Amino acid sequence: MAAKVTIADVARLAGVSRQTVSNVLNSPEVVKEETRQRVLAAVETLGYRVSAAARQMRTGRSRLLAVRIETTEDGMNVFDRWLHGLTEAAERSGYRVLLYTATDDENEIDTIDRLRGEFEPDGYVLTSTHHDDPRTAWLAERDLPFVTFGRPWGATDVGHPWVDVDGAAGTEAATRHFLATGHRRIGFIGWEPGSGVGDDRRAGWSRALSAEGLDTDLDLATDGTLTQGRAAALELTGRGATALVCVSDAVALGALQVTRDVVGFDDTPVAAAVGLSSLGQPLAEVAARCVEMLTGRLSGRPTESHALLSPTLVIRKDPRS
Amino acid sequence: MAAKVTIADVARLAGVSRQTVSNVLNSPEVVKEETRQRVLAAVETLGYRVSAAARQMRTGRSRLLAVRIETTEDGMNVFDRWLHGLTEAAERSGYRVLLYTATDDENEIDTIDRLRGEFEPDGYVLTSTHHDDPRTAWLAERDLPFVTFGRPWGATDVGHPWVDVDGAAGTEAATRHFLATGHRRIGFIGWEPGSGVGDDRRAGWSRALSAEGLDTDLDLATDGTLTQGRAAALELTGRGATALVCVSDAVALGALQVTRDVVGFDDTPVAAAVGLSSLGQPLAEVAARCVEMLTGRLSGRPTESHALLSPTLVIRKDPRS
DNA sequence: TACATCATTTTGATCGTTCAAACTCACGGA
DNA sequence: TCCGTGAGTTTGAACGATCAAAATGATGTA
Repeated sequence: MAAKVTIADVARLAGVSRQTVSNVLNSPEVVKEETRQRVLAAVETLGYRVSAAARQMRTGRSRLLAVRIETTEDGMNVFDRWLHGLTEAAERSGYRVLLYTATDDENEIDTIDRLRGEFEPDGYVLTSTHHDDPRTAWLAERDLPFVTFGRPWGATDVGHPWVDVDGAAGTEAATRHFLATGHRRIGFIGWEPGSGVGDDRRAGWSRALSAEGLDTDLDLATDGTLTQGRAAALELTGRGATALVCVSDAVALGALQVTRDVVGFDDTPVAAAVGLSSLGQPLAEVAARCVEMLTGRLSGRPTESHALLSPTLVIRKDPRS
Repeated sequence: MAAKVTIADVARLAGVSRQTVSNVLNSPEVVKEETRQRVLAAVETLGYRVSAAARQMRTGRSRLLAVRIETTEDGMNVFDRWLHGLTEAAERSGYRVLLYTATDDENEIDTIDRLRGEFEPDGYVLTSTHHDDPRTAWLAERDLPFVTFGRPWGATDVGHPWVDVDGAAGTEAATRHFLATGHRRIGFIGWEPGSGVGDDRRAGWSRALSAEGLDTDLDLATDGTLTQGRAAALELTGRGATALVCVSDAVALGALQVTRDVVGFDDTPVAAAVGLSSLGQPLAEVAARCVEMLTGRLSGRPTESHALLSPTLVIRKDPRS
């Protein structure tokens, strides 16, 4: 039923050669206007669509961007919203998103290597960059086009394009918000030192306090769970804290059981649901910039080397009041 | 650098013809064992990977499954976990997942039509089936292989394979749980009648009460928001309800502000975080069955026509106690 | 010895597109 | 008249794989 419509069918109907049809679609400027119209009409009539496989065979370009779909331990993350934005942005640029899974960095590299031979994605988008990330170096060595959501942490910068959200600016804004509303003893509930993201978020809180000449002693590290978040909040309030800035919504949720003056990070659905104030990441824009940088590089367009976007502080009131 | 390794390179190194290499990879049983070993060694040495585009050109099969990535209004859904499971299951069967976005049914049909001409996915996985769903009929008319996560609701059944979770069985189990712990006035907070999923979940609650000869008058419809969930809970408890079965975690979260004896649906991260009891869907298994049915049909293997899986009741205690 | 049989391997064609080069033809200048 | 120029179009080849059919060669049988 309905055999595949090829470029030859269009050419026949329009009374031109295959190449002219190809030109109408790829380099319209070299074709006479009248011919162009005739070909486009034929394309429309037959419902012709260029075969991605055949095009890829000839040009070597797949119009595919590969992205790893992350596993979410506690589900309180923002990956899905970002992925949706990425898919949309990719579509606007004529690309499609191809998913893959991986268990760790090495496994991801293996998968990318396999993907590279089979589907030949034009580009890769990595997420969750971290210290000593082996993936960026591997990709850079092979000259594979990629962009990361997450800046290069530590000494592993290979000069690749990246997009990230300014965590420090966010926690600094949150801390200033508390300062402005009269708080003086503001604590921070973070992760164990060593994670780029966590240290960055701590830095913003610390910076805001130091600027006011205040002490930064109300600082606790946790494993990121709600339970430890609550415990940390209990201890910090015990030590005099009246407000808490948190590294994530998960720990903030725990802290919320201790005091209302808490700000989380990521503005996850959980935060919205329970009325937790939080720092929201501009995920759609992050995704759009990722695609822009990647496709820009793919088409030889000059692009910025990176983008650092600001989170937005969302203040919520207790829904029970 | 590192020009593409083709089947011809492998053939040359192994001292055989292209076709023999192809046979080793696709029909190993026709090749002599000794030759097979030699070819496999050459494949290994050169790091050969079959080109998906070239294979597709010849065979017409892309090894791609297309899936729409949903937008999440309140973010309290399970799509991302299901998608991860789907990607994993697809990989195990030698398929990759290609994403696309759509704004509504018609737009999705357009996109599928475009995709069909360009990337020629071997199959489609639809989610969120509903009454008068135009998508299934459209796909069935064109004989495109697909499976849905969600049964055919209403009269639009075109006899396609589907996988779904037995919502009624879930709410029935939740209701029985409350009955077993002594409750007699158990309410239901649902959605407006008309949605297949919502009506199904209401039916399970109703069935459990009727089996005990109890009245099913404690039944309210909402728009699905936390706010209306809370309002409904207030009214139902006012009318004597001591326990509430809810159509979703979102409304359950609202109800939780009124009473502890609440069960939600979907077991979202929010539920886990706030200690809300809920009905969890076996998403990984749903995803695996979707892939199994679809790839089974694609390879001519006989497959079941559908699968109805049971949710699991997760009872949680108040984390604050 | 001649021939049919079978297992194994090879050859040639093909999928649909685009690249590179060649062709056509109207036009203008010498 | 002849030729160069350039806009517009066409032709042939190639991308890398697999299908279908043909070739090869060892084995058994009449």
